[in-house]
Amino acid sequence: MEGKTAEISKAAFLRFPAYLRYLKAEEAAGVGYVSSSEIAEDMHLSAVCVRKDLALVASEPGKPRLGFAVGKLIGDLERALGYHLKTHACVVGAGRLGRAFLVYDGFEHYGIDVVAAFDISPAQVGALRGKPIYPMERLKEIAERENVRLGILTVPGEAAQQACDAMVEAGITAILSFAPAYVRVPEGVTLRCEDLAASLASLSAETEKSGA
Amino acid sequence: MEGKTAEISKAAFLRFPAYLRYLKAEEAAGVGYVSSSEIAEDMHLSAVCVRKDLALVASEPGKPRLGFAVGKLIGDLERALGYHLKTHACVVGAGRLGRAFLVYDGFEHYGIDVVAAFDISPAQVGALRGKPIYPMERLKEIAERENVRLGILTVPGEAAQQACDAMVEAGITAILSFAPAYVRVPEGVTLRCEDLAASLASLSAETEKSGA
DNA sequence: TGTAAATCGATAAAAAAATATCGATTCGAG
DNA sequence: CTCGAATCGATATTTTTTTATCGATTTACA
Repeated sequence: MEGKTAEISKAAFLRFPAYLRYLKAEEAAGVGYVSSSEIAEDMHLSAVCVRKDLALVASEPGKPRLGFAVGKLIGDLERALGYHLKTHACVVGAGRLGRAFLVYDGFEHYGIDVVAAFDISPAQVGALRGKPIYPMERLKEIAERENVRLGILTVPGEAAQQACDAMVEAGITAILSFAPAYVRVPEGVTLRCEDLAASLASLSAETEKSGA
Repeated sequence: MEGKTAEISKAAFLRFPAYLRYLKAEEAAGVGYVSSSEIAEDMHLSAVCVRKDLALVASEPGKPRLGFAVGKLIGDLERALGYHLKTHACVVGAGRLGRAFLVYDGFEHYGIDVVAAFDISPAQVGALRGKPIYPMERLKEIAERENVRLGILTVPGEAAQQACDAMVEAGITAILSFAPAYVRVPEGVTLRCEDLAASLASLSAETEKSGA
C-alpha cells in the first residue's frame, strides 16, 4: 500500500512534456500563476483533462481564483518525468542525424548526458565539439566503462538489426531507434521506434482529412 | 452513412507504421503469408488487437489456416496511411538536424518529397546533394511556387515562434516541430511537436520503472 | 477422401480514458 | 466587511479502446 503515488495513466504521461514546454514559456513571460482553463484553451485541451493531469503531479493543490504556481508546477512535472535522474546515453551511427544528437545541447535539461557516438566507418571516427566518435568495435568497452544505459540508433535500415544486437551485447537496456526498419530485441530491453518519415506522413494524412 | 470507410481509431492508426515495418521485413525474408497470431507474438501485441487492426485496412479477408498475404497487406496499409499521395515538404532551419532531413532518402517511400530547406544564416545557404538551401526571405515565394504544404521545423527553441509564423504566412498548413519550445499556431494549421529529448527521457524513465 | 488443427471474423465484456456536472473554497471589487 | 465571480477537486457519465469468447471456414495431412 503506497501512500499517494497514484497510477499515472499512459496517455497523461505523454502529455506532460507538452505542459512543461508551455509552462516554461509562461514562466519566461513572467507569469506567476496559471489556471487550468487558461492552459486548456492555449493547448487545445479540455479544462477537465488538464485539471486531472495536474492533480496527478502537483505537490500542492491549485488555489481557487488564482490557479497553479508556474514555477512549482514545472518542478513537479520534471520530477514526475524523471528529469532529475542522471543517465548516460550514446549514439550508434554517426551520420547526419547521429551527429545532430551527439552535439545537441538540449538533453541536459532532461537529465541525459550523451557521452559518445559510434560508427562502423573509420572515416567518421574522431570527435565533434569535444564529444568523441569511436569505432563500433569499442562500443562494449566504452559503454561498460561509462555506464551507458540508453542508446540512440541512427543507422541505415539495413544495418539496424546488427547494430541493435551490438548495443544489447554492450549492456544497453533502452533503445530509441530512428532506423526505418523492424528490429528485434530480447526480453528485458526496451525498444521504441521513432519513424520520422511515418510521423511526417501521418501528419500529412491528417491534414488532408480535415482540410479538404 | 458512408459505405464501408469505417472509422479507423486513432490508436490503431498509430500502430500501422509498425505493422508496415514488420511486414516489409517479412516480405524481404521471402514470407508469403503471415497469420495475425504470428504478427502479434513478434510485435508483442495481442492477437485480437492485430486482427481488428488488419480488418480495418485489409482489402481481402485473411484465409483461415494461412493468414494474410504479405504483399497485399503492405499495399493496403500504405494506402490507408496515405503514402500513395504525393506531398511536397520543406525544412526550416538548416542545422545538423535540418540537413539530415533534407537529404534523408527514406521519405520517398512515404509519398513525401522534401524540396528545399531554409535558414536565416547566409552561411548555410547553398545546396546539399542537389537539394537547395535558401535564405528565409524566400520561404513564401518558393513554398507557393512548389506548392509546399508540409514544413519541418528544426530551429533553436528561441527562434521557433518566429520561424513558425513565417511558415504559416507562406501557406504551410501542417508543421512537424522539433524545436524544444512551445509555439502557437492559428486555427487551421496542424502542429505536431516531436520533442526528441523528452522522448528519450521518457524512455529512460520507463526503463527505470520496470527495471529496478 | 475424410479428419483434425488452426485460423478468421463477429459479438460481447472489460478496461481505460475523456468529458460532464456540482458543491466548496477563496480572491478581489465595491 | 460583504457579495459575487471564478476556480478547484471530486463524483458520475459517456465514449473510446482493448481484451475475451465462440462458431464457421479452410487448409494440411493421413
